[in-house]
Order: sequence, then structure tokens, then C-alpha cells
Amino acid sequence: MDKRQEDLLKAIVETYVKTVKPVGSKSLCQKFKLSSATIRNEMAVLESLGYVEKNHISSGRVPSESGYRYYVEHLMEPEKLTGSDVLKLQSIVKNQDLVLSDAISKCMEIISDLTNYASVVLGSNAEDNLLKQISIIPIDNNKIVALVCTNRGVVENKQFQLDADTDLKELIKTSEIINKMLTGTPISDVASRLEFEIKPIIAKQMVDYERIYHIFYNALSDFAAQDTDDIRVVGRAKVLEQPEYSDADTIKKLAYKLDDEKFIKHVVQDKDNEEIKIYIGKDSEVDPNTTVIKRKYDINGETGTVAVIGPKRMEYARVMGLLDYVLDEMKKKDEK
Amino acid sequence: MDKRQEDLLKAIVETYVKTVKPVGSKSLCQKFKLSSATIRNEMAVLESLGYVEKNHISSGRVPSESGYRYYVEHLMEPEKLTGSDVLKLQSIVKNQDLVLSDAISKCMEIISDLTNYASVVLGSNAEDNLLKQISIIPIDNNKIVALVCTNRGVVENKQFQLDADTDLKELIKTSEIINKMLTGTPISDVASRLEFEIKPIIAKQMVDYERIYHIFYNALSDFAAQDTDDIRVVGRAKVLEQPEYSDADTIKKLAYKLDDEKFIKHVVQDKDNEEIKIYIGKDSEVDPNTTVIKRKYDINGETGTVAVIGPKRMEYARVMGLLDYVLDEMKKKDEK
DNA sequence: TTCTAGCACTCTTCTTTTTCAAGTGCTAAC
DNA sequence: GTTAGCACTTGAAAAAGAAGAGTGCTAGAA
Repeated sequence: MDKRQEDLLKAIVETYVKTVKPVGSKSLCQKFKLSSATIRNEMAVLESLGYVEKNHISSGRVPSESGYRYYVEHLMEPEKLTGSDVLKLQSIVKNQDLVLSDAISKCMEIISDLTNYASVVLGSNAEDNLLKQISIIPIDNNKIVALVCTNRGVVENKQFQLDADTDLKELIKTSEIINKMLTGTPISDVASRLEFEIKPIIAKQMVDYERIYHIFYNALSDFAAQDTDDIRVVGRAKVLEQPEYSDADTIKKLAYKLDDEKFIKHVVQDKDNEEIKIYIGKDSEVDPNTTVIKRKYDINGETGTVAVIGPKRMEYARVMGLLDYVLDEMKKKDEK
Repeated sequence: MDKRQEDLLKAIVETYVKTVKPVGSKSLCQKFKLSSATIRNEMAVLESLGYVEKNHISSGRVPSESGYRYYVEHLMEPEKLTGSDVLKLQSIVKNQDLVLSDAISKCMEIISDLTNYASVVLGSNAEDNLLKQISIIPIDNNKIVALVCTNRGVVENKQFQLDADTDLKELIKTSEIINKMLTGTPISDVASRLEFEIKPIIAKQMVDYERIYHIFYNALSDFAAQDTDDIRVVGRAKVLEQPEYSDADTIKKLAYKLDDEKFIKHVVQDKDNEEIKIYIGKDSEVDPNTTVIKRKYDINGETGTVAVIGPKRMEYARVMGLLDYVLDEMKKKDEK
């Protein structure tokens, strides 16, 4: 592809992103100072290379998946955020009271608002967190809350009913034993250490140790359960508004997928070990007309993934710019 | 309305619920052992009473909103759950490890699955909970987690960055003061008591009391903030599949509303003080073709609201039966 | 070579027309 | 009070037509 062809592809992508209509040769005459016939010829080349497609024999051109990919990899120019975009994000970025994960969540909400795409925040998987502390808080005669806190500040809590014969004192004593022995253990190992190290100890000392073990096991295994709690999807309904989803059936299917947190988690989860990954069209697994831009972050050890889900016809540069800005600012903030 | 007319209305509603097609006079001949002409005459009466409508001059009849209402209030027969419905719910009901609020959530998920409607669980508003305990857990040098637990076992946690000059010991000491003085205070009053009772104390004893006050104020005020966290909407995408929502625009609008937790909260929230409330059609505020069945529960002092959102053409009896079953079983379980 | 003007052709989209079946209301008779 | 019969209305689906946008190709100009 020579320079002119690249320019043409760029123009096709950008026009299509804006207008959502197949791009005809005429509409680009002015821009290139060429006749429509010449542009048609060049378009035919792009088509033979697989970068653009026709919906039907006499329609204008639409970027193909590999066209988008070429655009993203070679042609896209980094976009400076507009003042109003920055302004909206700054209200969060400047807020000193927000802890990293909350700040990122809020920023992604704003990004979803600004772009009308959906956004996803996948908290760092607590599996590699280390156990910090487990506490038992008695609520009333027969109810307790078990709290588990990790070294990254992730907190899980779970209520339990106590039987009449379960002794609260034994429960609290057990929590102390666990805190003494297991603090610093990776969450993923806690369950087995609980069984092989703690259970034998309490079995000797306590009457109702089976029940007690059961409670702690349950409280701790929620982390391992890969619960869907640490994922947040925002702006689901906004994506549906995008004009490519105009057919009732497509909308329903898309809504269904966006509503399925397990599925979204699967989509956004780390497959290949890259910091930025753009899944275009079929690669997104969501819908053939959909793109997922995914970005991992690691800010002072706190890791996670954010993603934007929108139409294939996405404002790639803008989204990349927004994500850059948010994560850069977060990093700066953390360093202070 | 005489008995026959009531029977007819009942038949129209139930046929329409099943077939989603306007009900013609012929289709009911067999059932009533009457000619279509007679049925037409009776239908005309129902129409003049406002219980059924025609989409156009020569179409079959469709129940009107007041027709549904009459059906729900006078004609609907309580439906016994099918074995498979019970079976699916029992896996949750029988589970002794689940605490009430979790069990209800899970049951509502199953109800959503069984019916293909959306379901909502609105946890009891924590505002009338009493403060049980507040704890500070240090995470690393400059990060802490503040945990707040109420007498109903609701837990909120929030991370804070510490400045270099904030003293962890002072923080913990303050939490002890709060626990001593404010335990048992309604959450809604905690903020003001914090300001007028605690702040003066720590102001005397501590250097960085402003920052410390700020942290506790923030941790505690999350409850009052009426955050959307205690609402759970399940099966959003399922409702969209209902045949009445076939037009792309309607689907988008509905998806938009279902995605808006604040709005759903508003819809489901307690307006009039009734235990069961059925909002049909326009009354639902969601969509003219939608019904919301809302039910409050109070199980041993733990209160909340559950709701089912589906088409106006809802299987009213079944949904009522399912909700009855779930709440009855929860009550039984609690009494044991 | 490279570009352009011109033309026939294709295909979508929008509108209009036609056809069909379902269902009604009314009248007159049972 | 009930029913058979009939004219009439309407929407939904299929078919037909018209308009417009855009293409590929050819032949000639720069």
C-alpha cells in the first residue's frame, strides 16, 4: 500500500465512523482532489487487499475487520482530549478521597457517558491477594458477620446463622488463631491451609469444631469462587443505542450478552499477556459489529483491567486517548 | 357483570397471556358452548365496560389495563407451583448456610429464570439500622480500610489514603471512642452525633483531628448516601425477549430504563404502605406494556422489597404463587 | 503511465398496490 | 336469548414499481 492508499483507507474509516453510511467514491473527491473514477480504482485495490468491503455489488465501501485493524495499528493519530472531556474526568481525578479502584470505576462511568459505549472495570483478581485479617462480629444471639480483608484492601463479608450450641468464644478464638498463622497467605492457598493446619488445631481444642471450620471455610472460599462481584459493567443500554444495532433481534442478543457478567468477564479477562488489546468484530466474541478495547493497569502493585465495549465503528483514537489520560493521571496521583 | 361475563373476561385474559394474540370470538366457542355471535355480543359488553379493547375495528379483543386489574383482583385463581418450580427453589430454601438476604436474592434470580421476567431485590434501607461496630484495618503504610457494620449485618467498607502526618494510633483510638459512644445509634443519626459529640473530644486529644474526622465522616456517610448498592436487578435481558417488545425502539427504551438502577429503585420503592402492590401498564412507569409486581417482606425484623418486572401480559397467578412460596419458606426457615 | 468522463448495470430503499385471512357488527330468523 | 349469514374493515404480507446511489469498465485526455 502506498501513501495515497493509506490515506484513502484512513479517510474511509474516519468517514464511516462519523456517518455510519458506506463511503462512496464521490464523497471523497474534494478531499483528495481526484476524480471519483480514480478513487474507485484505488478503492478496488483496497478491496482486493481485504481492507474494505462492499455490502452489495453497487454500494459504497465499509472498512473490513482487517481494515480497522490496519487503521488502529498504522494510521490512527493519537487524539488530544477535548477540554470538556478533561473537565468531566478531572472532578474524579482531583478527588483525593477516592481510593484507586473507586476512582477508576468512576472514571470509566464518565467515559461511558462521554462516548456512549459500555465500560467495564474488572477489579484485580483477589486470588493473588494475601490474607490480611479475618474478624468475627456478633450481630445478635445467633448471627455473626465474618469479615475477610486482604492486603489490597478488598473486603468480603458474609453472615452466618449460629446453631444454639455453637460457641461464640470458640469462633473468635479460631479467628485469632487464623490471623496469627495465616496472615500473609495468598487467598488461593488459604482454604487448604485452613484444612490442614487450622482444622487439626481446633479439632483438639473445641467441641463444635466441624461447624466452626465450616463457617471459616465458607467465608474464605468466596474469594476463590471467582464471584462476579468484582466486575462492573456500566452503560449497557447506551451501546444498544448505537445505530448499527437497529434490528430488534440483534439488540436483544447484544443486551443478553452485556447482561451476562460471567460472559463479559470472560471477554475482558486476560488471555494474552498484553497491556492493550483491541478485539475487533468477531474477535470481540460479543457481536460481529462490536469492538472491545481492553487495557490492563498496574498502579503501584494494584492491578486490574478496564475495557470499553462499543461498535466496531468506534472512535478508536478518542477512546484510547481517554484511557491513556485516566490511567496516566491515576499513576501520577499515586506517586504523589 | 354477570358470572358469564366474568368467565369470559377471565378466558380472554388467560388466552391472551398464553398466545399474545388478540382473542377472537370464534376461538372461545368451544369453551363456552356458545356461538361466536353470542360471544361477540358479550365481548361488546365487556368493551363498553372498559375491560377489553380492540387494536383496530375488526381485530380480536385484548384485555385493557382495567381488565387486567379486574382479573387480578377478582378472577385470578391462586396457582399451585409446579414440581419443577419448587424443586429449583428448594435448593436455595434448604441451604442453611445462606443468610436471609442472600437466600432471597438467589430465589429471585431463580424466579427470573423460571418466568423470563426481570426481578428486583431492594435490600432494607440501612438508614434505620443501628451502628454496631466500626473498625480500622491498616493495609500498608499509608492505606487503611474503614469497616462499618450495622446491627442487621450490613457491612460497608471504604479505603482511605493516609497523609504522612496522619497517625494510625489516633485513628484507631478514635474508632474505639466511636464504638464506645455511638454503638446502637441509628445510622441516619451517626453523622450528626459524630460532629457534635466525637469531634470535640478528638479535637482536644489529637493533632490531625480534622483529617481523622473527615475519614470517619466519609466512611459513615456512605450509608446515608442512599447508594444504589443495595438494589439488585436480575434478568434485564430476559424481559426484552418478551414478544410485546418487538420493535427496536421500544426495546432500547426499556433496556435503558432497566439499566438505570436509580429509576428502578424509584419504581420499586415504597410509595403506599401496602404489602403487595401490582402496577399494571402505565402505572408501572416503566413502559405502557409492562407490569411490576412488588412485595414487601418483614421477616423477623429484617425488611425489604422484592419485585418482578414483566409484560402487562404477565402470568400473574404464577408470579404471585412463586413470591408467596419464597417468602413463606423464608419465614418458616427463620422460625426454626 | 496516470487520470478522467461517460455509460450501462446492479442493488437497496422507499412507496404503492394487491391479495388474503381474521374478525367484527348488524339483521333477521330460530 | 341465541344463532346463522353477510357485508365490511383492517392489518399483515407479498408483489410490483420508481428513484437514487454507487459501481465497473472502456476509451480517450494529460
